[in-house]
Amino acid sequence: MQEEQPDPLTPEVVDLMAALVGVFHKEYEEAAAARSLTGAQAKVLGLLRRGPMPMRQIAQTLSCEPSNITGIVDRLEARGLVERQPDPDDRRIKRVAVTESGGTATRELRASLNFAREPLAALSGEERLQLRDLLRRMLDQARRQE
Amino acid sequence: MQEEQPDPLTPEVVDLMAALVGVFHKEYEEAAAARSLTGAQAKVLGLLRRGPMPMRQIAQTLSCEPSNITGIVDRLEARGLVERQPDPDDRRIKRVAVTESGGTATRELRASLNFAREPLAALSGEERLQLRDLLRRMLDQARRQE
DNA sequence: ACTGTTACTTGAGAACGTCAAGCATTCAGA
DNA sequence: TCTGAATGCTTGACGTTCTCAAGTAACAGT
Repeated sequence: MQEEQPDPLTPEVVDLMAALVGVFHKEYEEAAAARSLTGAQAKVLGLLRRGPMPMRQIAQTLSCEPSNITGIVDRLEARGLVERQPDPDDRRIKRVAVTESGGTATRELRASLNFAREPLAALSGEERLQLRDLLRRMLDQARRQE
Repeated sequence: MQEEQPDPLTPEVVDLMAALVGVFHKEYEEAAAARSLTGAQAKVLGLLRRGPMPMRQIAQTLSCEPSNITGIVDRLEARGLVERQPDPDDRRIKRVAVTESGGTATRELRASLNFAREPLAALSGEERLQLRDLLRRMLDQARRQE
């Protein structure tokens, strides 16, 4: 499908990315656990930051089965962090919206992700700009690939 | 613990990292599933690439309970991808080692991670070098933080 | 030998994830 | 308009991952 890449740099960068992904993932999980949330619950909560969202769309965004989302939203709803709203235009659809307390939980969780601060603190403003551009281009490429 | 950061770039970079982590994670999971492995199983298998490893150390590396590893290794062993070897110096310890077929599975899985190729393809050699250095410094910082 | 620590396993219980089946609603074509 | 297909969500069954508490075996120091 693609040609050989004799570039010795690529595997090295991939390993670095993998390591960084590991760090990021672990921090995320810990920040969620500190609020008695699981990673999956935190992920859903984070998705609703910009506004309510149908279950179907949540499942699509997280690439999982809709039936999976049912359970996660059940548990979030049981804790009053989220609520299911009817869609005015289509009664099949249930829009999931964060409640007041769900909103503050989300913001706190987001603020507590010190992944932001620590590793990035090692870079200057100029370098952060470089990094942002490189990551953007990689992400664009990844998305173009499907 | 640290000062405020009015830098608007940091949250942006964090979001990009989060997105990239998502892509990476999804690819990893799919590559594993293509070989009827779960993500956790693939992770353990990957750890054994450099040689046998005691259960305890696997648990430590993955930051989880040892009892969790028992089950994962059970399933890998049932499929003949891994085996438990006695430690000659300490009979409490069981060293987990990949079998022949486990080794090829690991290598295939690693080779199939096209995360390596696609997103990085968008960058020139020069830029890859930049990216490597930036990631290295971030990772150093993250590790220093524990 | 006694004590305590370490390495692993077992069992209970929760969450996550898939799949198949089912219900209600909407949509499209005859 | 009526009928049949498609859509959105839920339910139930099942397997995996995870944690915690308890238990067994082996080591290490006194």
